[in-house]
Amino acid sequence: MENNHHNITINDIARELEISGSTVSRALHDDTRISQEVIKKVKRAAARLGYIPNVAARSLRTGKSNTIGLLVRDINDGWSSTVIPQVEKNCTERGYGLLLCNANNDPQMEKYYLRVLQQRRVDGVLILTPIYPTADPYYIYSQSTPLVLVDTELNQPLVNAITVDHELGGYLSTQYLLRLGHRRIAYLAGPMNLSPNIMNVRGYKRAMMEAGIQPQEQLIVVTAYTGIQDGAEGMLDILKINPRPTALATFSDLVAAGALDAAKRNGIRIPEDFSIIGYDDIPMSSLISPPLTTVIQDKEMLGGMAVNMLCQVINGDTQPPQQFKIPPKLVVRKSTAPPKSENP
Amino acid sequence: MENNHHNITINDIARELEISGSTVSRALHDDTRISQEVIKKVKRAAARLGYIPNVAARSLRTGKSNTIGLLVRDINDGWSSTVIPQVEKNCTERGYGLLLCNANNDPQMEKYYLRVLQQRRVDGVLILTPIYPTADPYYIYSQSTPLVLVDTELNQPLVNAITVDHELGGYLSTQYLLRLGHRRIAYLAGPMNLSPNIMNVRGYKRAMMEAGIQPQEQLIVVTAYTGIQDGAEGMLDILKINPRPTALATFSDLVAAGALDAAKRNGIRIPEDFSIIGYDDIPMSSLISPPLTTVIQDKEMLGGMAVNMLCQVINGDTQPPQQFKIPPKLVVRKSTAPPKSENP
DNA sequence: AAAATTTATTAAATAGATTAAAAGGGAAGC
DNA sequence: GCTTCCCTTTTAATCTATTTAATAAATTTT
Repeated sequence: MENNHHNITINDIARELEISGSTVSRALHDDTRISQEVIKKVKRAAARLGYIPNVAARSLRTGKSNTIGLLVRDINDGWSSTVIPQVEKNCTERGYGLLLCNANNDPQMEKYYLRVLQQRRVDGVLILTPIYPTADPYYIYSQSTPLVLVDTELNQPLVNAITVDHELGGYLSTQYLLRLGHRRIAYLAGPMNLSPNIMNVRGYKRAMMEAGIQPQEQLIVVTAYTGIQDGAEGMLDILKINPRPTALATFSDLVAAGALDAAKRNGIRIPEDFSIIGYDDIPMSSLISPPLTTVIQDKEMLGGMAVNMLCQVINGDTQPPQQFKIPPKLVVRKSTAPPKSENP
Repeated sequence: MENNHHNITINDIARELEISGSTVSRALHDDTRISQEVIKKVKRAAARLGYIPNVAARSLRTGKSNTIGLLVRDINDGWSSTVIPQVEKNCTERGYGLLLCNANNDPQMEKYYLRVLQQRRVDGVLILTPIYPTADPYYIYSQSTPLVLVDTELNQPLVNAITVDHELGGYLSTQYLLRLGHRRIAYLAGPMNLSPNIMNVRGYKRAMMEAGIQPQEQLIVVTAYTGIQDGAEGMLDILKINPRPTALATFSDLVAAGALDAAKRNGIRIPEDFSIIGYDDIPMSSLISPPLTTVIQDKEMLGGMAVNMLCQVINGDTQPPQQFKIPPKLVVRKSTAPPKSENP
C-alpha cells in the first residue's frame, strides 16, 4: 500500500562517506570551500546511490520554487496554444518548471488559479490575456508575486506587460484593404472587455480616417466570443448591412475562418466577391480555402520576451513597470483582392 | 532588493490566538479532534491575516506534491494540444497542479524531463506518445513513480496505458473507402517507431484483406514526420505510383491537409478525382476545403480516463498494469466520394 | 615558537507544515 | 477522594536541504 521507497537523501550520502550532510550539500553545489577530492567523492557516491534532490525541501529552505505559473484565459482560443510552447521552452532553458492553468474563460477560475499559484509559491506568474477590466487586481498581485501580463494592455501601466501592438495590427489589415481599393470595409471585432480587441478597433478606425473615411459604427460587428461559430454568425450580420461592405477585417483567424465558411455557404466567392482578412496566423490559416491573408505576430519573440522580463522581475530588478510592444506584420495570401468594379 | 514579505505562517496564527501550531494545522483541516469553536476562530484569523499555506513545507512533510507531470512528445503535432486541455481540467478538478513538459521530439529531452519530474517528486506522470521503442525504461520508471502512458501501446503490457484503438481507426477509414467502391487505396503512414502508426497500418491491412485485397507494400508510404509538409511530400510520392490509387487514408489530419493541398496544386479534384481521409479530427479539419472526412477520438474521455487511472495508481491501487482502449469513430465530410468509373 | 590567518569541515539552526505521543482538564464512576 | 475515561490541546519529532556559526586543522606571519 504505502510507497515505501526510502528515497536517498543527502544524509544517506553523508553517512555512507562518514562526512556531514552540509559538506555533501556544498559538494554537490561545487562550493569553493570544499576540496576537489571530497567533491569528487561525493558526486560519485550520489550517482552510485541514485540520489535525487528533493525540491520541496530545497524550496522550503531557499524560498524559491523554480516554478513559473502560466495562467491562460482560454487555452482553446487558437492563439494561446501557439504561445504556450514558446513559453515552455524558455522556462525550461532557464531551469524553471511550468505550471499550466487554464481559466477556461471563467473569471472565478482565474481568481482561483491565482490563489493556487500563490500557495505554491511560484517564483513568477505569466498571464495570457486576462479578463479583469482594470489594472488594480493585477497590480495588487504583482506586489507579492512577480508578474508579467502577456498580450494585455492595462488602462494604467502599473504592471509589466509584453503585448503585440494590436493597434498597429488592426491598422495594417485595414490599410491593406484600403490599398486594394476597398472603401466599405467592415470590422469583425472581439469582445470589448479584452484589450487586444479594443486596440484592434482603434487601429481600424485610424486607418479609415487616414484614408479620409469616417468610420461607421454600424460596420463594426462585435462577436460574442472567439470561436469559429462566432465568426460565421458575425458574417451573417455583416451581409445584412446595407449597402453591403466589400471587405472584412477581423480580430482572429479562427473567426475569419468561420466568416469565410459562412460566406461560401451563402454563395459568395472569396476573394472575387468579397475580401476577408484574418488575424494571428494560426496553423490552419494557410490551409483553408482560400488561404487567409492575415496578420502575423512573432510568437517566439513574444514567449521569449515574456519569460525574459519575468526573470528580470524575479531577480529583483525593481524598475518601474515596463510595457513592450511587438509589431505584427501583414501576410498576404489569397482571401483578399480588389473590389469588383463599382459600376459594372 | 530582497523580497521582505514575511509570509504569514501557521505559527503566526498560533501566536496571535495563543494556541499551538498543531492546533491551527488541524483546525484548518477540520480535524474532528478540534472543537468547532476553535476551528471557527482559527479560520477567521487565517483569513484576516491573509494566511497562504506553504505547499513546499507541506510537500516535504507529507511526501506528496499534489502535482502531476505531463510529458508531451511534441506539443506542436496538432493532436497533443487538443488533449492537454482535457488533462489540465481533470487534474485541477482533483486538486492537482499540472507541470507541462514538451520533449520537442527529442529523446534526450524526454529523459531529461523524466529526471526533472522525479526531482520534483510529482505524484504521477502522464506521457503522451513517447519515443522509446520498448517498454523497459517506462517500466523501470513506473516502479518509483506512478505512470500512465497515453496513446502508446507497448510491446509488453508492463505499464498502465490509455490508448485510442488505432488498429480500429485504420480499419474504419480504410473500410469506408472500400465501401465507397475504392480498390486501389494508398495509406500514408507515420514514422514506424510510434505505436499508433504501427496499429493504424495494421488496421488498414486487415480491412483490405477482409475485402479480399492483398495489401501491397508499395501503397503504404511512410512520412518522415507529422507535419503538413510531410503530407504534401507523401502525396507526391503516392501520385507517382503506377497504376495510380484512387483514394488515400492517412494517420493524421495535419498530414491529410498537406496531402490535400498538394493534390489540389497538381490539379487533382478532391473528392471527384481522388478521395482523402484524415485522422484525429483536429479543429481545422472541418474548415479546409473540402472539409476532411476523418476519424474522431473522444479526447475528453481520453484525458479523463488517463487522469483517473493515474489517480488510482497514486492512491496505491496496485493491480497489475491495465491497458484501456477507446474506440474511435468515423466522421464523414466532403473529401471522400466513390471512385470515378473505371471504364469511362 | 607563539600568534594570526586561512582552509576544510561539522554541528546546529532553520524553513513551515504535519503527526505521533503526551498531557491537561473535566465528568463520571466506584 | 481517587481513579478512569474521554475530549481537546500541546509538545516534540519529523520531513530534507541549506546556511550560519563554530571548530579543528593547516598554513603563514611575527
